[in-house]
Amino acid sequence: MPAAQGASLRTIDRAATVLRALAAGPGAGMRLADVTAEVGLGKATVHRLLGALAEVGFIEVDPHEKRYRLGFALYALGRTARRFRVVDLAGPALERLAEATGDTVYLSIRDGDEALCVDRRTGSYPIRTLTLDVGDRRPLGVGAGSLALLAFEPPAEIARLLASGRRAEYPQFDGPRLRRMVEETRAAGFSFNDGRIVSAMCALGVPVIAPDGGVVAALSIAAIRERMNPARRAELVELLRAEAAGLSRALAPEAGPAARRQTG
Amino acid sequence: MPAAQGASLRTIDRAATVLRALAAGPGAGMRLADVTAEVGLGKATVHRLLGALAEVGFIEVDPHEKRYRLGFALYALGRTARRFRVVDLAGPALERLAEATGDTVYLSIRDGDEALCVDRRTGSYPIRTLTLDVGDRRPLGVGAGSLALLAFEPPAEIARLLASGRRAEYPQFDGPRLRRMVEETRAAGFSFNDGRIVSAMCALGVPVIAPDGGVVAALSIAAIRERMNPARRAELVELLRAEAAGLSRALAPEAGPAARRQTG
DNA sequence: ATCTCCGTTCCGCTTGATGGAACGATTCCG
DNA sequence: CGGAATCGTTCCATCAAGCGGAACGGAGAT
Repeated sequence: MPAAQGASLRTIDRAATVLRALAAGPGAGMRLADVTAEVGLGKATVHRLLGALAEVGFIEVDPHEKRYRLGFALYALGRTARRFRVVDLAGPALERLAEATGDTVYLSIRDGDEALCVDRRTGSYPIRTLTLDVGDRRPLGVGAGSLALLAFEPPAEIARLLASGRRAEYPQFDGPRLRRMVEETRAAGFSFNDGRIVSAMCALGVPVIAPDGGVVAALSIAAIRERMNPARRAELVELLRAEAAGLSRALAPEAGPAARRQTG
Repeated sequence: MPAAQGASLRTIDRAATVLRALAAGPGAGMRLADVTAEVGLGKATVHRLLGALAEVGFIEVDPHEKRYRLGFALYALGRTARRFRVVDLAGPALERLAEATGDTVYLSIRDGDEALCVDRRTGSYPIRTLTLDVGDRRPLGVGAGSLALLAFEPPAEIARLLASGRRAEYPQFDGPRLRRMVEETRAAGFSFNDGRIVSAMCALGVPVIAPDGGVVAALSIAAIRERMNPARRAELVELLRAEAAGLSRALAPEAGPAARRQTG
């Protein structure tokens, strides 16, 4: 047995599998038999899981048609993770960038000491560069988006991250080299990754700065080297910058729902 | 032991409790000890739960500071429940209504054979009418928002719902009476609940109609009877209608993120 | 009207989850 | 700077919680 590789609590692992299956299924919901087939567990087990998940509101049951869908409690929980709010705001910007450039654009945010890819759009150019999937992580500094997230942090934070970063899997990003890349990025105002992760593939990244000066996200764009000559690079940087600026503005009314700050 | 009243799978019940605790806690995350204190379980148990939840991406661990926060997988899961998208769109409208009227405004959607309250804002008037909490359910037809959701369904659907509806807890909404209320609502274009659930409390509701003609949500507003004389009622209905129309328009670009429909 | 498939319930078995305790790691404070 | 208190992590024997095969009842299909 090759060590079944799941969460250390089997019930949670299975529950997550069921939820993912429901998320991937049609919006109208899935029948018990559909879910059972999808997750490969006994129907009694799946029935019990669905029942328990419904009791906590993570899924909802249509009692008329026997259909299960993701529930409001799950939606409400996810919404409270405010730091991901930029994902909702950035959707149209990614759309426009992919449309305008034909290449692949990414949205990343910082999560702990890593960069997390939270959204992606592909343009129409037939050679696609899909280095990152949504949900993938990289150490801060590794990759254009990740480097943009790192480089515009306060200097003290950068120093700490360069010292403590775990980049063992990426020997091409040793301390001194990464430090130089950070400085180049700060000077230029954007990051540039010249085939250092996947050769023949280049990427550019710009930070999205919150009204308070903090870095909340990075927009980046990847393409094969032929599509990254200096002239086009300049164009792409301009496009990225414009959208990043628009996002900064959209983030300004941080009051958002439910938070009402009086002059206190 | 008085039958602890939780989900039929204890692990799922506990996991949900942990997630809710994290959602209620500060955005910066919680330490293990905080979570332990909050949920009232042994720290070994909580540690194991947090670890398993992190393995499926529902929470994230800051390895530097030992802090746990809700994770991207949870956010992404919640987002796939598209039918709740109206909640995000409607936030500003609720805000404006609460501000303009001083009363309490609700957003409800239909979920199965029930109405589900998905958002609420309170105005500045000192007597607050908090009949519904976010997440509460009512049978379709019971309450102003719920009645607005029911009344603008297709006639066949209304007939089925009136026949099959479980309203045993609300004897004041028997079949014939509810049918008459539905007809009044259709004729007027808005629903009016005159203290039928909580006496001395009135409420008005209007539907939010999607571009395809379907009812996606209801906006409603509740106040004590003194604030619901006919003149003010007319004003409130106008305000509700205007916001509902705005929402309908905002729903139109249903393309949204990730869905790109070419001319086929 | 008969057949088939689906959802639900039951129950004995066993495995997976439990939590007290002990151990390191940190932080706090004097 | 050193000692104490707190916190996070690991271990393991115990036991009950979850498992799933099987049987049942109902809804749809032919």
